[in-house]
Amino acid sequence: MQKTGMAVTGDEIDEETELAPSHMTAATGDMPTYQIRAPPTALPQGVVVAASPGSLHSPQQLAEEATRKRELRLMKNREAAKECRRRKKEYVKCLESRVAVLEVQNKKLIEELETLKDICSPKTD
DNA sequence: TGGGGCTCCCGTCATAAAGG
DNA sequence: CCTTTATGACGGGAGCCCCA
Repeated sequence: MQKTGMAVTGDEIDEETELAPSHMTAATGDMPTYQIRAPPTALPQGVVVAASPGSLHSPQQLAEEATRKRELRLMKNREAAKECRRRKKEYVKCLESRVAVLEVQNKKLIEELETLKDICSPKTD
């Protein structure tokens, strides 16, 4: 298992392409969401689709069906959690690089301001 | 070198929100 | 109203680093 420190890259960011958690509602203003409704996906490998519930009778069969449903739900949620974390990581990375870009931009503006101040300030002699 | 702290990743549960 | 999906919260395992 690899562990790498978060490196802020100087990658360029597409303005307004960031995604924000849909949970964080209006408070964040125009932050777009990073939640993307997944299209109906095919069942991951290993999932056995049982016969229709209509054909079940005995308590044992019902219990098996319940167990199967639970396992299916857990598996789907497991995948959903992975995907969710992946998106969130990407989102955070995106924010971090944006911060880096804005910091550089800010520094440049401050320098420019200082230059202009120098130029415009009345000569005190 | 053993142990504690830190960080990362994972699985599960609870729940809000969306959709039918 | 019920089901499904996304996500926050929580707890646990594992790797890495540092220190006594």
